[in-house]
Amino acid sequence: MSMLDIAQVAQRSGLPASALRYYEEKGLIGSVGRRGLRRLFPARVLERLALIDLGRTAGFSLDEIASMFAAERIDRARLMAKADELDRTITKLTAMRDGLRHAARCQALSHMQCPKFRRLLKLAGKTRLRAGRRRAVPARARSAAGG
Amino acid sequence: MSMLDIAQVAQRSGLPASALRYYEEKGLIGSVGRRGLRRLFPARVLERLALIDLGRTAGFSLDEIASMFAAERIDRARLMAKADELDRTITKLTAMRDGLRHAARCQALSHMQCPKFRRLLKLAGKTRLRAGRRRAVPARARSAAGG
DNA sequence: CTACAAGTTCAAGCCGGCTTGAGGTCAAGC
DNA sequence: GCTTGACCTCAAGCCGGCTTGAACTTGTAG
Repeated sequence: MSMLDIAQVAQRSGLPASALRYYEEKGLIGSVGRRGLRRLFPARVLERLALIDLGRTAGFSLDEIASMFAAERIDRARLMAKADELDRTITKLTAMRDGLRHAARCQALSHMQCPKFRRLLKLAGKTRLRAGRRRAVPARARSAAGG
Repeated sequence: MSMLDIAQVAQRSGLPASALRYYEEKGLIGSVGRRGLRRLFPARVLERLALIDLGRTAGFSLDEIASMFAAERIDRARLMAKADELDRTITKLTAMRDGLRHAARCQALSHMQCPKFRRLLKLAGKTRLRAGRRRAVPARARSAAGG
């Protein structure tokens, strides 16, 4: 089994060494011992990294990925849920893309005068694509607003 | 022209007052004067906020949006570029979604043994969906890697 | 044996987009 | 006129995912 030092892993994976150390610290990858101080990674780590990259691309956080690895078996329900989430994202992005293309071509003096653009605005308003840190309205304002 | 105080804008837009102040500070929205200390927003600010939300959903940063507002006219080339970017994103996410669904159903003991899954891995490896802060390999490592 | 590049640790910093907290002001209702 | 609480400002903090810097150790080439 060939062992790789961190520079080799960095080169082959395209990730900087700092990221690899960070991943190790998080428990996402493991080195199989050291030569002196230096980490030695098994060749398989590259597969792991690809898997991590896949998870990230699909929208999982590093912590989520770590917990899936820890579980050893893949949580199928979670994958399905993420797939559904991607589905919704795709739907919205598609509408956005079409809307953008339209806006770029539309001759209406103000985009506000264009019905298509207004529809797009409404769509955007309904979506919550961007990570869920929005609390809509802070608690006290909301009670004042009456729901 | 009806004037709205910040709580009303917050309520109608779904954004917390803190975010509205932040947007104002960034030059994204403007209040039309004050009553005492308190900001007064024109009703049109809601339209602006919808526009901002649209831009964010499409993937523009607040600064980008601000500069588009500052330009007063919409930069059609930029919209097109963003649409193209969305297109690529959509393509990848679609593949991801399909891959996830497959993985969730696939019976291969290890996903690594499933050809579809391996293709998905490769796809993920090629994508750069996640914001571009990756520098692949730090400069000195890259020169060692010889390009 | 020595020099040195490449590794190491740990703490702190950065980015974007807000949120939170402390401490202050002021319009409106009693 | 006094209270109250919604607003204000400013500075600092938070999140995730790393990056960066300082100070240190070590394998390896010469």
